Amino acid sequence: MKDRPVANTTAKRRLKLGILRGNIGYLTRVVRNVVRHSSGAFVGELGFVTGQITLLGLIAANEGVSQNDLAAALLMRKSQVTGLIQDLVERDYVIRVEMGTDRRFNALSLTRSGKQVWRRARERITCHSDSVVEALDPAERDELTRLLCKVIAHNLKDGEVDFE
Amino acid sequence: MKDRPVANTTAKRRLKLGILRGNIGYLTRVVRNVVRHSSGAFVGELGFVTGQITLLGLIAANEGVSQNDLAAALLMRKSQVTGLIQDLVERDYVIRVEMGTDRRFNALSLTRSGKQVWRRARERITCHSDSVVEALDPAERDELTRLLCKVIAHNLKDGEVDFE
DNA sequence: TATTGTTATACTCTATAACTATA
DNA sequence: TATAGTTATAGAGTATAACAATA
Repeated sequence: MKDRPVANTTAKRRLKLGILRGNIGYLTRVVRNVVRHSSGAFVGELGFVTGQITLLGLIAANEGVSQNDLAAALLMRKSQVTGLIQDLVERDYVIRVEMGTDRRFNALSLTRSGKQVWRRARERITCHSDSVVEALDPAERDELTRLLCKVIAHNLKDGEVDFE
Repeated sequence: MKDRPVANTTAKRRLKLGILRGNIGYLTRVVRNVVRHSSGAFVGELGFVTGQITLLGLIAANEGVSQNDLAAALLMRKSQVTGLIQDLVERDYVIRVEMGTDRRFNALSLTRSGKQVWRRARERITCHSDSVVEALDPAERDELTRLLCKVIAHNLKDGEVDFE
């Protein structure tokens, strides 16, 4: 039998959160699982892992960005970015252009196929995002975005990303 | 040299987020990395992985809870809970008591050591949570908690947890 | 037959560190 | 000597499925 996320029809206890209720570690853990859970299907359909879609979006918004800047913006390790980008390059969605000024950098940009696949992915993730926050009214959605960006900006601290 | 999360003093580009800015998948990914990043040290010190601390907290607030209920509340798989709890049992922080009414269930509770370690962990995670959201004023912190709980409650849907 | 929990396996994500090539 | 990116490896997180014991 399939091991679905437990519906738990028998016990149906209503768990108390106690001190965890206002805890950012707990809340982000659960909300992240909520997001992964509902996005798993379409992400796989597109042939990506979720990190790759994020990278496509950032490259689309910042043509010529370096891998290091992407890592800093996402709090990923540069080694992690290497692997994800490498796959995108092999599948002809991203190209690395050597920068004349400093040949250590790769300037990343989307290929024609990359732009196409990003358009499709963008529709999907926007639709998915809307569905996850559908319990919130427009003002609440904006406020959630604002608060999360504020928290992230404060913790990133180094100003690589225009979070504020 | 150590591969620290990139400070990136050279380029210091200010990345644009584009469509990702309001995207819940993107925001939760980054904020989750922010949290993991700042909690890694003290979680390891306590000798746990982060999931275990969450489980300790939920068991503390719900003595006699079943593994299935924990999995449902966290959107974890029951197989994942098995592994994490098993380790906590071996280290004498948690005990599984067979329930007379239905011997399939394990009723979980904290041992004396479990309660002690949870007290220490509780201080740490509360302090950590405060530091992560220190850019927010008290009203904003409450609002962030409220909005995240509302999103989670709506997506959990099955009412196992008292999120609302 | 259905459910709780276990076991096994694979894939994704993250962390660390040594390496290269450039500067 | 410092930085951008690569490679290798390990640990943590999650997904899937088959299984035993119990209901």
